[in-house]
Amino acid sequence: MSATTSSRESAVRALAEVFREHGFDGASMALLTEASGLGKGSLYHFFPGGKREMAQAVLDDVDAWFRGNLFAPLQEAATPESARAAVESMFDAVEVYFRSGRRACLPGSFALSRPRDLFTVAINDYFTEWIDALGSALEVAGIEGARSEAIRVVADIQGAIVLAHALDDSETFTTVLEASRGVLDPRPGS
Amino acid sequence: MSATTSSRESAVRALAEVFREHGFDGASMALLTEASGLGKGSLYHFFPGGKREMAQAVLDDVDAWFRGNLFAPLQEAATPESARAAVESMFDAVEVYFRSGRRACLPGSFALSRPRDLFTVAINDYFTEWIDALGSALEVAGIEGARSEAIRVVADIQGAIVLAHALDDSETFTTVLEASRGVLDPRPGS
DNA sequence: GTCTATAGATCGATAGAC
DNA sequence: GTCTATCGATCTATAGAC
Repeated sequence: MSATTSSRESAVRALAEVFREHGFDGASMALLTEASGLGKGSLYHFFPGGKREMAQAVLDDVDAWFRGNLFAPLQEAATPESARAAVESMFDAVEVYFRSGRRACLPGSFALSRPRDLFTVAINDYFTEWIDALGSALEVAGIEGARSEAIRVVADIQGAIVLAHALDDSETFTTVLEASRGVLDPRPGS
Repeated sequence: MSATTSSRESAVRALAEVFREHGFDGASMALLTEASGLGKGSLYHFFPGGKREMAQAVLDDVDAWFRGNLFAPLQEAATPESARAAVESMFDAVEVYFRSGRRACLPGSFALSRPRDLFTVAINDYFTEWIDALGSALEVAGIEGARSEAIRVVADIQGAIVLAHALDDSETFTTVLEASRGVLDPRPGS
């Protein structure tokens, strides 16, 4: 790993927080240089495409992290027991990653307003992969209507983040996720 | 209703769509004048506080609409049967209002990024009222853990909007809401 | 009440020295 | 690679004619 790569990568993590906090339009170059500790010259050296390339790099980084830490374990589960364990681990990881709802989901945040049009593929891929991986695990775990349940769980998480921000209360986030974990419970009614 | 009031009110509805589509930071005065059909002079006449007052007026308008059309019926339901009917009606109204997820929720969208700090009270009130009203109806309907269930349903709706935008697919929205309607089903397992 | 013109600040992006 | 200086465009907001 060269010094260049390292510097770019550490910049990506700093830029991510700015985009998360302020959204794409609200993330000004002034904020981005401040957070990254780099001058404009350096930022444009790493991201010749400017702000848009920065956001794309951040989205790619987020997607790679989720793929490696959440989606892969869900996909690889081959037995009902390991699948259930993978789903439980996913909920735990989500609670930590999103800091009980106080941290926004970048693809989710971008999806809601116009920057969506600039990052359609990355946003779509992120959620498609998540739903596919979770649906696969729920299927292996023997849950009925696995795909629909997976969609609802991902929606729960996104909605819980919105509520936690709106109410400035992480307890709400945990409440929703607790209910969502019930997807693994047996359903005597069915 | 004076001509002034009418003009301001019709402006609010036009401005709302711009804020919904572009977010607070992305909603430039150029877009706002274009959408409202009013010059800057007129807009600043109606909203001396500028963009911020416009967004506040839009949020208040949204809140008033939800209060009258969704929250009030939920609160007023006094029997289990009418409470169930009110909840069903709420889901129907949500499907229409958010256009199966293709229309963003303004308080939800604002909640995610920094404009939240400018509209804390309006955003908080909107979701608090929704959760309280729905929780009350579910309570009357005899649902166990009514408040937690209400929180989850509101999160479902917000998450479904995020997913519908991200996947550019309103079917996903409907799938989530279908599952969410299950809150009214009896739970033999409990 | 509505408009045009414009102020003053900030925007994203570039140039070029080191 | 990193910086400063700066460009032209766009931003929010105001002034003032009508």
